Amino acid sequence: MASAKTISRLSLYRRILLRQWKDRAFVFSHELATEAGATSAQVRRDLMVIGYSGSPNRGYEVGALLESIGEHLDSPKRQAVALVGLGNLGRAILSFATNQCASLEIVAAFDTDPLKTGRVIQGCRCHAENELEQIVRDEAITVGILAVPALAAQGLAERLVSAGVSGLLNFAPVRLRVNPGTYVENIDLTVALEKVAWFAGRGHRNGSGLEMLHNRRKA
Amino acid sequence: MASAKTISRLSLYRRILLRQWKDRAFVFSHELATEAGATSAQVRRDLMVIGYSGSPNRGYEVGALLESIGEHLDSPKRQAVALVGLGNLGRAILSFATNQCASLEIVAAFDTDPLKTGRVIQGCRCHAENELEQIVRDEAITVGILAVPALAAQGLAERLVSAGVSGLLNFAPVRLRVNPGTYVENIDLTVALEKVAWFAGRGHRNGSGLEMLHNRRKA
DNA sequence: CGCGAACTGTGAATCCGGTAACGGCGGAGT
DNA sequence: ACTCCGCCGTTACCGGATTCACAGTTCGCG
Repeated sequence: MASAKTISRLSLYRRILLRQWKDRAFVFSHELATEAGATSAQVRRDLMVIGYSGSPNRGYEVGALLESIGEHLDSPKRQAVALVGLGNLGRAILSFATNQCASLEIVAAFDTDPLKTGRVIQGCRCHAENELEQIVRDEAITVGILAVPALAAQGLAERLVSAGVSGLLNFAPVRLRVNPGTYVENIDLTVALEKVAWFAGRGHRNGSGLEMLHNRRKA
Repeated sequence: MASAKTISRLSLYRRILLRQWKDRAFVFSHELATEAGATSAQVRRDLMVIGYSGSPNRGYEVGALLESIGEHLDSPKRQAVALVGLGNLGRAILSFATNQCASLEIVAAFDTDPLKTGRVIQGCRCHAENELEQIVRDEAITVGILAVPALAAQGLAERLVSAGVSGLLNFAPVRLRVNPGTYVENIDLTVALEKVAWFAGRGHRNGSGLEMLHNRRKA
C-alpha cells in the first residue's frame, strides 16, 4: 500500500502546510514540491495514495488536504511514546517532540541517573528504569525512543518490546535485534556524518535518487 | 561509482569491525551482515565496490579490510567540521562525534548565546556567529552541522556554503535550498517519529488476518 | 590425493521507487 | 458559448538497488 518513503513525505507535506500555508485556501503540487525538495509528479502521486483529489486549475484545498493526510498518518487513537535516556540527546528530542506532533505524546521518560529520576523535565516525568515494564503497560505505550549508550540499547529494546512496544526509534549506534513485527527506525549520527563528509570531500553532486531526506536542487 | 547507500553501509561495517572484531583475524560476510542488519550478498556487493577481495573458506581479513574501507571512505586529508548551534542537540552531537570518527574533527562550534560564546565546551571552542565566515575560511572547514531552530537554518546554511562548506548535516526541520554541488543530508526527527508511530499503529506484523483499512474517496 | 563443505565473486533476474508523459477537467478570457 | 491554458490523476517506463543463483576457490580430512 503506502511505502515508508511515502509516509515520510506525507509527514513532511503536512508540516509544510501547517507552517506556512495554514491560512491559504489552495496550494499547488509544484509549490509543495519545491518546498519539500521533490517533484510535482511525486507530490501528486503521494496524494493519490491517500485518495485525496484536488481540483484542476485550483490545486488542493489546504484544509481538506490536511485532514486527509491526518486520517492516513495518525492512528485513530492517540499514541503514547516512551523516551529512554535523558542525556543531551534525550532532552533535545523531548523539546523537539513536545509541541510538534499532534497525535503523539511522550508520556514517560526513563533514565538511570538518580539525579533525574523522579523529577519532571520539560513537562515529562522521569522514571527509573526498573519501572519501565510497569509504566509501559499501564500507559499502553506503543512507541519507544532509545537515546541511550550503545551498550544499553539492545537490552532496553528487548524490554520495551516485551512490554508491548511495537515501534522503536533508535539513536544508539547499534543495529537492534528485535522480533519481527516490531518496526525499528535507526538514526545513526556517525554514519550520517561520515556520509556527508564523503560527499563533501569527493562527489560534487547532490543526492539524487536518494530518499527525500536529501535535498534535491535543479539548476 | 559508489552510491550513498553503499557509503552508509561501509561506514557501518567499519564501526562494527572496530567495535567487536578488531582483534580477530578473519570475518565472514554473513557475520557482518547479521550484525549490520543486511544480507550476506549485500555485504559482498558492497565490498566488491571498494575492490577488496576476501578468500574463500576464510572470509575477509579484518585488518586489511578496515584499511581498504578507510581508503574509500576517508578523505585523503583530514576534514574539519563546524557545529552550529549548541543547544541540547548540539552538545549531544558533539559528544557523539568527538570520539567516533577518526578522520573527522569538529574544530569549531557556534552559538548566539553570549553565555556560551568564548567558552570551551567538551573540548571544542564556542564562537559567536558573526565570526563564522572568518573561522570557516581559516580552518578550511568543509562540513557543517546545523543544530539550530528552523527559522535560522536557511540563513546559516547559506553563510556556511558561501564560506566554503560543501557538505551539510541538517537537523532543522526545514528543507534547505543550497546551490547545486553542495550535499545536504537531512535528519528530521519529527518525520522519523511519525513514521515509527505509523508502523507501530498499523503494524506490519507477519500474522495472517490483518485487516486492511480502506481509503476513503473524497469527491 | 580426492572429496566435501563452506565461503567468495559476480552475472542475471527481480523489485522498487521516481520520472515522464498524456488524457481529462475546470475556470478565465473573448 | 467556445476555446485555451494550466493543473490534476494515472499509466507506462526507466534506472538503480537488492536478491538469487551458481561457478570458482580454498581448506580440512579421511
